Amino acid sequence: MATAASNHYSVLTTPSSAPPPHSESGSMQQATAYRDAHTLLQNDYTLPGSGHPLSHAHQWITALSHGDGAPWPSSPLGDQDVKPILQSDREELQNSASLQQQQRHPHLAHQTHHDARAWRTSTATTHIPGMATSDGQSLVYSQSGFGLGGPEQMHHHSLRDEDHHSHSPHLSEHGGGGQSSLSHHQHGGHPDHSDEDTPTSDDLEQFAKQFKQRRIKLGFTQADVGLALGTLYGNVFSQTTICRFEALQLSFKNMCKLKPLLNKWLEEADSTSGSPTSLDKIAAQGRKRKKRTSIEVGVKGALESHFLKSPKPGATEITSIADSLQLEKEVVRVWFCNRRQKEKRMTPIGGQLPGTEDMYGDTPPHHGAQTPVQ
DNA sequence: ATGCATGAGAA
DNA sequence: TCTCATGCATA
Repeated sequence: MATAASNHYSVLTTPSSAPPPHSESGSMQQATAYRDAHTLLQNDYTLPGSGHPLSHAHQWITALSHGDGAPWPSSPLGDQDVKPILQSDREELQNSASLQQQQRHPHLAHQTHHDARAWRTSTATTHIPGMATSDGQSLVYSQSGFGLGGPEQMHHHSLRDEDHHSHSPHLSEHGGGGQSSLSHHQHGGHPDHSDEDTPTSDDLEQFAKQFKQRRIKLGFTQADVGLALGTLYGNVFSQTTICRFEALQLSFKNMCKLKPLLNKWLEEADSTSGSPTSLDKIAAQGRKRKKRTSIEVGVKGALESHFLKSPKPGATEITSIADSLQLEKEVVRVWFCNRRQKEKRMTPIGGQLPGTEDMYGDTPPHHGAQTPVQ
């Protein structure tokens, strides 16, 4: 039944004042600083076009009792997705994605130890205890500069890399490492860049902190910022992303990519703190997402155990794990993927080390004004 | 603030 | 398939 391409992306309208999909817990962001109606261009909804993602043979629909509002329409088979806002298919790549990737190895076969590298050079502050193998990510990105400078070339997602290499903890040139080296340019003793070139982990950390402060002072929520970025520069971001940025929970590359954008927003917000800028929210409606499956704590523990043994279980192993835990294979697979990603993010796992903050003298000993929102 | 999820692109 | 960027939904 229903061959592919039967149904289509459902509604995606509601341009007018769209009420919040669901009221928050009554204590969340809602700093309606300024929200101006903006004509949302549907052109942004660039469909993947060629081929529908019906390829994947997993169909969540069916046995799921989604009676609680059913996020995803009852699509018996069709499983297309509407991209809420694409980075840009026709965007003039103004200031999006520009990070070039670093040198990557053709292959690596290691699994003995997961690559838990702290991308924050062990300059000072925290450094993962227990992880002596901090292979500080190479801070050398042959990027040409963000946006504006790049006439053409790179599309939009050029940041892809896999830093699995093991570098010496010291970003100093470790001669004769075997791998092609990398750095041998900046880093002369002053690890501080304002907002250009490749920032250093230290920079990012500081920026993130400052950003958050300013943002709060200006009375914006993380969501607001994400939206503003979209209207101002074409790239919308969710509250999640902004949050993760502030918390430094993104990969180094990702951080580098977002920094310029957020920096610009800061300037904008700062100067035009009163002028109504167009803001709009492109609701991601019609997004049929599988309901988030809650994994019980016990099961989580089991998964963790498996993870410690083998961070990258094969399909077969995943199946057996899923079977033993009575979880869907996909769920298990995704769990491992997410787990690995977390390892890659900075803050170890359980969170940052306490006390490692405000040691730049930048942050006041104690927050005078607690976060008004979020 | 985070957990689980989606999808594009690279291997 | 995995990684990586990103986000909806949720605690």
